[in-house]
Amino acid sequence: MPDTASRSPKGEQTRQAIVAAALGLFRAGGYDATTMRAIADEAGVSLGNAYYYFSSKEHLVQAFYDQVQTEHASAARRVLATETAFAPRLSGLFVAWVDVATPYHAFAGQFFKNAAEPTSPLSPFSPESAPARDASIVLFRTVVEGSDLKVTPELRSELPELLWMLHMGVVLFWVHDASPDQRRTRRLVERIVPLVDRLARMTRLPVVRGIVEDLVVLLRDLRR
Amino acid sequence: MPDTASRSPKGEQTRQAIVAAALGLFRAGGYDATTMRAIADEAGVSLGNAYYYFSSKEHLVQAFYDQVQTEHASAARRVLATETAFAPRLSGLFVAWVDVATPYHAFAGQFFKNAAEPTSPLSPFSPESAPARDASIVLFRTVVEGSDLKVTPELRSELPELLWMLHMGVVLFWVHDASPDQRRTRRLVERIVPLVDRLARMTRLPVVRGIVEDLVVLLRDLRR
DNA sequence: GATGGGACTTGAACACGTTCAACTATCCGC
DNA sequence: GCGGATAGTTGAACGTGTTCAAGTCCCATC
Repeated sequence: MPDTASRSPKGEQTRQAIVAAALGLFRAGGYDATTMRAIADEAGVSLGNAYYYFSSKEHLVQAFYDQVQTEHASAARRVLATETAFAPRLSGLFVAWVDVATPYHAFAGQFFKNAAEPTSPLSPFSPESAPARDASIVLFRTVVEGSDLKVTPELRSELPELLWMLHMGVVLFWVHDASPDQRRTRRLVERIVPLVDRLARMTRLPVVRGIVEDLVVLLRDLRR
Repeated sequence: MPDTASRSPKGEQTRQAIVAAALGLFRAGGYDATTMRAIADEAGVSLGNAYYYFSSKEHLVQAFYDQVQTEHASAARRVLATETAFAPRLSGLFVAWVDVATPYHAFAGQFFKNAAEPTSPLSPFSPESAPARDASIVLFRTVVEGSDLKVTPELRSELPELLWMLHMGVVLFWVHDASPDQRRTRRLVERIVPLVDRLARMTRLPVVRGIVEDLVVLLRDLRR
């Protein structure tokens, strides 16, 4: 079952037809209302054949994930190439994600529950999501390392993952955000970034530094 | 269809039999593996009858919610009656929740997705959950107000909701925690509470105070 | 004690995601 | 070109959550 590997020419063609059919139907009618039979029909393959390429309906959503991640990465590169200060770099990353994801907001809410299940491959914490997760964390590492931000070395190494967690929080907020064009999410981003910026710069102050060190130790301890 | 209302004697008896059967089977075999047919059999009613009382399998989960919340509230009252310092009060609340929820960990993750869906009434952010949410926030308010903690007035009024959000974070961690007896969650709690304690007391320092005020303003702005 | 209506109960039927044994196409070594 | 393995393909069948038309029971009203 070649789920993400083994790209022989013939199969790849069918695979992409299924992905195209699925994304089209998802976007048109939502996740739940789109049946695997409809996807197979639309792609011109049999039901069983769709399962040969994607071992579940959820696995089809991984294609959507990859697409958003890829688009975000390229949009992020444009921002990171021009900005040098920490705050605009971070803000740029957040805003770029919202821009990329906005067209899918309605559809995202419907299958978000599947991503929230700990055992689901769609969970951002799952092993299957590790590549996308790591790629995302790399973006935040670039935000930190390419900027003028001065923090302690220990925090500097943990900051990318912390920022990714904040990003997950923004995503959670976005999914629940029913305001037009997700304006509340945009407002959250534009106002939380300066806070993070100030907070990060504050971590070198003697009074704050101790607590940050403890936090870093806790993070490292929980990770193993 | 008397889902949560209309408690005439006859129906209530059947209703409780179904809840008891469901919780027992959920706990024994997990959420997904427990079929509605098995629940109906165990309760001694027909399949259709189970649906007369609970319009979906998800709605049966509300019974679990109510039970955990009730148990947590009473366990919390015991802790809050004996402790006066902020840190042990907060820690007590967190630990009490983990204690209450631990027996259900295996299958809690399986239906956690229901709570994560933005449109679901089971979401902790939904209007339907407002009573349970408010009841929980009240517990955290009691933690703050019954303690020796000194913070600025603005933060003091927002702190209960902030602590509730932290609690949601702990719950999220717990759901994803596969370690035996959820030891990692317990370690997280026991080590993050002192950090929160120090952080809260630090908010009166001039350098930190400004950022806290901005955070409070942001919270209030996003809420409306 | 009939009767009407609401509360309650039933199991067959439906649509869905998923599985699987069987089948066909393709390609590689000889 | 032959044989066999690997890749690709099929649709019927299964178990599930859910719906529904058709009942049965209860009891207030007359």
